[in-house]
Amino acid sequence: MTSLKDVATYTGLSISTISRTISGATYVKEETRRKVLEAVRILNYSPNLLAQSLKKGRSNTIVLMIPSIQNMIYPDLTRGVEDTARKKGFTVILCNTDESVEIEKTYIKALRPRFIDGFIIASMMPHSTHIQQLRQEQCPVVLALRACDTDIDAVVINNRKAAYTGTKYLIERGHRAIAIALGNEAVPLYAERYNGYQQALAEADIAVDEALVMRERYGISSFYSMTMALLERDIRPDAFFATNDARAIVIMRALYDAGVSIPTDISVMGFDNVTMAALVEPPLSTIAQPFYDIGVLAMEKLIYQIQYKEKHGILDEPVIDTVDTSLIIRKSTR
Amino acid sequence: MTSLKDVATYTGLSISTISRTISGATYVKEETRRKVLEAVRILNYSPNLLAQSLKKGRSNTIVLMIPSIQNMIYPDLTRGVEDTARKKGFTVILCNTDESVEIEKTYIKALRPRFIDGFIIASMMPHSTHIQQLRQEQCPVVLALRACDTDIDAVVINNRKAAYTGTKYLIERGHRAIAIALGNEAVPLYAERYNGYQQALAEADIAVDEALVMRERYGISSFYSMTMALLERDIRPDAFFATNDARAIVIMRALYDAGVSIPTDISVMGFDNVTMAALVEPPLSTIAQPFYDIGVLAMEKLIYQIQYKEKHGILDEPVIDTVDTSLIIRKSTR
DNA sequence: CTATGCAATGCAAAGGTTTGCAGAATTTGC
DNA sequence: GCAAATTCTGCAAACCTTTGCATTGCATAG
Repeated sequence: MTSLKDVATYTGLSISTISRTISGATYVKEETRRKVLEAVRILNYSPNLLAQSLKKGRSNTIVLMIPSIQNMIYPDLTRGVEDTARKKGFTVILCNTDESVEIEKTYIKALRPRFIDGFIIASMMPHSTHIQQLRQEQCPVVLALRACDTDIDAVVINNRKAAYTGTKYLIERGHRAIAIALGNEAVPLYAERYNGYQQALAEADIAVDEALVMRERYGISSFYSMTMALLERDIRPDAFFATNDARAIVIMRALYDAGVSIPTDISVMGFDNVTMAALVEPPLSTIAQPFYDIGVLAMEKLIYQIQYKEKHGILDEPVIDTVDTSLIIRKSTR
Repeated sequence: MTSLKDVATYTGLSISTISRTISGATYVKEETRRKVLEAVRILNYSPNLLAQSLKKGRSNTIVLMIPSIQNMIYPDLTRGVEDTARKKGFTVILCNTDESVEIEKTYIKALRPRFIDGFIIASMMPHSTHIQQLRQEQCPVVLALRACDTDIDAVVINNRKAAYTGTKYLIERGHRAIAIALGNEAVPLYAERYNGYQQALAEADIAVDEALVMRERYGISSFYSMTMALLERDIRPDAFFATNDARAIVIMRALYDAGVSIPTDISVMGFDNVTMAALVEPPLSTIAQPFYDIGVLAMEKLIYQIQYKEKHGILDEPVIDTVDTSLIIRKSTR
């Protein structure tokens, strides 16, 4: 690895002149500039980013924290973040928290001393004081998808409204006994989706039947047995509203195995619109979230805060952006 | 951010003593040690990893390069790499190359000056001289899944053999007109799988029918129309062997839409065994690759080389490891 | 009581960069 | 032709560590 010093020796100039020529921030004689650039090319010099970061106090590196890379929604989000980051000269470190607040804390502790410029956190759980603290210490943070706090920048969707729209659609199509497949209710977005579901039922004067509320226990496959159990009842549900596509697909699997025809006998609606939703049989009706765009927006907001802080020493007021979802009707609903 | 200097001032000791106490590499009076540790706790000191890396010439950071985070096989590989890395105190930077050699080069160029300790590359294309060069410059590199070079450490499967086994199974079950869905043939692993397919046919005295060879053009959805086209022919294929599960699922989608029953009319076999394979209807027979384990092994090999290089100054001889695949029969094959 | 050895600590250089200050060289204004 | 302004370049400190070498203090041995 050649250093500034090597270029200085080679050209007979001083280290400072080389540095300044490269950064281009100040006066340099045209002849000198040419000589330096030529030497840089010949010696194949590139600045040591570690030393640069150390000196400047920033690293042009940000961290994206997601709960699970296996969940098919995060790849799209990641791409949005990454593409935007690359365009602006930032490097992204991706961290999987595995839904564990502990791992999240560990990562943050391990990464802070590297002069990380900011965090995009898509894994936030409620009462995460370590994240609020991060922000209070004036570290740029943007939440994505999950926002449990109004004091932090965020990019989210209106989960209540989206679930309300989906449930309402099912009701309009004549369904009355609509089962709902919930995720971990400690994650507020599932509570909100449940809320929207309840609101739609209430408006149609349908009482919420607790028996139709499926709660995830030991992982996603638990919905298989819960679906089977519901089919055993005297009065079967006539529709399933799943709070994500993966759950919808497991439910469809169970319905298939039970010999139920979709959507003739029972309708199924998902949430997220992952790629696979269009490919399963029958293609899944669902609620689309613009994950890629959410990633782009989150990264742009983060860069804004990083630059704002650089200029003013403190972060700007947080803004929470809500992006639109859309109902996509395919063939799993009648 | 508190630094060693702050701790030194606070305790009245010198910077060196603090550093040594923390690293624990040398004699320190018990009383001093207690005082230092106490101060570290109070001031909430943690070492600046940037400065540490700069000094030591290594960063405990490695790069994992994958062609597409949207391809469902990489999340598992990533988890394997990450889990192992975290255990050993390494940080992973994940890079998407989008199948573009140019992006790959850009990333490598941008990351080298950060004292990256090594690379795991799952995105290698043939004739990638920049990767060979990386290795020649004594930078630890491990290839995963795709190895186009015997001079570099790698973790791979025997693609020819796996495809041979899968095709042979289809033949044994009475299929004769077996279509194959190939990926980009510039990627050697697809050529190898094609090879295995041909070998199995040859052994059964079945001539390869060029019309049954489907080649990906403008993306995975091209298999939809190709499947439809094959069904129009006088003699329909009686089985489809897809070189990955995603392609198999698209083919199943097309067969469904054409009213073909799987596996009664036509069998479908995939490759990879992604999570979704068990969930589609009918559950997909496929060839399983142990992605997680491949990730673990790749990371372990990389760490070995990093440590070997630290000790001996150069890399150890490359070793190519081949891990086993297994044929998983579900319900998409009769 | 001095010589020897070792435990404990500090000094200062090094790693590669950026940047304030100051000096040198050049140009401009009168 | 001289002062002043402007352009150009270098020195050295700073960012935070680690570490070889030097120094101190103390105990043990002779």
